[in-house]
Amino acid sequence: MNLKQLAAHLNLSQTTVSRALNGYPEVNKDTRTRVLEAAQALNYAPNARAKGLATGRAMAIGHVIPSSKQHEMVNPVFGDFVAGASEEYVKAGYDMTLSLTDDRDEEENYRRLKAKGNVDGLIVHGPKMADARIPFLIGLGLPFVVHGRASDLAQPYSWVDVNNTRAFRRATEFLIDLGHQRIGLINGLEFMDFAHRRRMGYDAALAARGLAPDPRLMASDEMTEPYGFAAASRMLALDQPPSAFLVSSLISAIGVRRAIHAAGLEMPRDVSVITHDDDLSYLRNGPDVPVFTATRSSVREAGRIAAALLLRHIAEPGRPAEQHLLEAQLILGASTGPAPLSRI
Amino acid sequence: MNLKQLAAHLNLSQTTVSRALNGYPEVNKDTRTRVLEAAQALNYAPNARAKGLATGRAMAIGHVIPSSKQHEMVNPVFGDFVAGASEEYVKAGYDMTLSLTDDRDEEENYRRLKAKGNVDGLIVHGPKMADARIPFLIGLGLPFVVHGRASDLAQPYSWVDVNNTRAFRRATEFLIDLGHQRIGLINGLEFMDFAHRRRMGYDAALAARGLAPDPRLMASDEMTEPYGFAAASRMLALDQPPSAFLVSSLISAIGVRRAIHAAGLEMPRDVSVITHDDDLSYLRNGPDVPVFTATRSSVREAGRIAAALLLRHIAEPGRPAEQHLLEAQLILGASTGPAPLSRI
DNA sequence: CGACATGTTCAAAGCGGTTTGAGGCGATTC
DNA sequence: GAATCGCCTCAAACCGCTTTGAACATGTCG
Repeated sequence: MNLKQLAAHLNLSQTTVSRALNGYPEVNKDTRTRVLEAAQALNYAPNARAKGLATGRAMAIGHVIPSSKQHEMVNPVFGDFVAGASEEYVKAGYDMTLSLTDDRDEEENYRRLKAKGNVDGLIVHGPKMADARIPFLIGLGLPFVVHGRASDLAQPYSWVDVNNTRAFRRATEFLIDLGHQRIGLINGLEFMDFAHRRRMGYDAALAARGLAPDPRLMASDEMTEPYGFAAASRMLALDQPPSAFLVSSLISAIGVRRAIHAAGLEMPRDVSVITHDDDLSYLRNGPDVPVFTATRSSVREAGRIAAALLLRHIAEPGRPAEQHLLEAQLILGASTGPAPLSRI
Repeated sequence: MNLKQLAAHLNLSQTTVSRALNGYPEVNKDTRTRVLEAAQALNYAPNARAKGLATGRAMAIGHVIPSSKQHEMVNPVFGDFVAGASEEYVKAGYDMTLSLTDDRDEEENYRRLKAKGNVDGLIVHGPKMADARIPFLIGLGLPFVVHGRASDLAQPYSWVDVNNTRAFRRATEFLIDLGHQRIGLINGLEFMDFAHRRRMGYDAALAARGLAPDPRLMASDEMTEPYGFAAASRMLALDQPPSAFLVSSLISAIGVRRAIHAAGLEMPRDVSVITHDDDLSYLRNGPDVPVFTATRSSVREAGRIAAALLLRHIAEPGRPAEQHLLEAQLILGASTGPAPLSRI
């Protein structure tokens, strides 16, 4: 069923039917209802390609997810972010397209996305500290919003990010307040911007309290469970082991907990743990009392905000770039306590 | 840059340029290279909407993810599945579009997807035991492949699934062989087809070995960590607690492990655990020796297979429905051991 | 009663590609 | 030298929609 057939069926011109369906004023009220009913009954829906071609708008947003061959991990955060964004897209009648790109030919990829014309805007995931994609995209002229941000970039661009520095600074200070002096940092890959910022927060807190940073208490890698286990095990085996851990992901924190148990220790009696918690739907940090004390920020909410921001930019092309900084909550769970005297 | 401009730039007709780009034989070799080079240099890419309109093919596959408001969980398996599927799409030049649908107006949704014409085929996720979507989609005439399957459906349709029944039957038998008599099943929602089948496997193994099923040793819910913890804690508090658990997801298994520790027990000394393991990139079950003994089947691989199957069906419309049953491997990890005499 | 709004409908021209059927051109054949 | 044959290239139609500019009733006013 296409417009032509629908029009013929109604003994109307395509013009009139199109106008009736799209809410233009110059259509008789009765005609409009007649058209709408027929469209419903014959379940007609305009062909998106034809509509896009005619209007010049794709009514679709692209999500670009980096997934290199080396560490071909799909960010576990991704599902929830997309779910949040999708809520906004559905409201606005937009579709969502996904492209996983190898970071080798990424520029080429963006250029194609634009040339092919099947998206009106992009959400960029997983920004690195100095991310060449961003200046490139600014030059490309396709509206985009970054989930996260890149450091040291002169030009303004739109992003939605968590205040990672502050979150980790607060968490570190909280541990210091509890009497912990040796605090292990089990971070993500530090060329990723979020991990870099968390590291800065951790460093700043130590410095502010006059504690010397110890490289042996810092790890950085892809945030898996085995990584959390391995890094924490290594640190716990040191001469002066940490009495607390600050972890960048709930999944790694689970590995840290495993390491603590494997070392014959108890959490939080012997070792405290604070983790970042993206509030993922399938990885709830305890239903009522959180298992882990955590810096929490909903990634689903971030998805909603980023999508709304992008849609606004598409609707008002002149609009200047906008930033949205979310503050993580420091929520108290069952994984932190005073530093044990024996281990200070 | 569009075809017209490119053709003008080259002093050729649109036809010739189009043919040159699409590899038709009736183009002079020199002309073709000239065209290809110019396209590259001016980075021309055909507009996907126009191309789609002209050819009648969208060159895109839709993934439909159910996400009801009640249990608005995004399946954690999703990211990896999509990554696998994407590998195939990229090879074949297809795009991927995502739609999260509330299961209320799902049929309406599929109908629109077809009418709008922006996908050539669908991947259906998360089938329930009796899933009305499948007969509906067969009627709709849009090629589709189900990730998983639905029970009790007369008509043939294409699916890719793990042999859940056999996997859980084998796992249960393995536990029985180790001397376990009381085995707790911590399953997903049993109206989901995969969970139903796992339950059948568990039941069959008990029956075959003459063990009476005990409803108190069976739980079924959304597979989160806290659920694993709560269900296992409850079972461990019984008069006759289980000496082993069979768990439907690695995430829930982590909760089960926590419950075991919280009860002052050791895994596997006091309690054994086998879990299903989707081999997710961010949730590796140990780097070398697996932490958990598991029924393992790569969901990323399933994504690849499902995508390839769907593309084949699109390429050859007459092709009969095809099924692909993956066998899960039973991999031995550090979470299983003989049943302790004290607890039999 | 003609002029003029007003409200409603229409035919036709794009949007950017693909594809059909026809035409131009140099080489080969009679 | 004319006819024929390939090989390339072209103009034009078409895909399904939006949108412009014009046409057509109908009613209103001077």
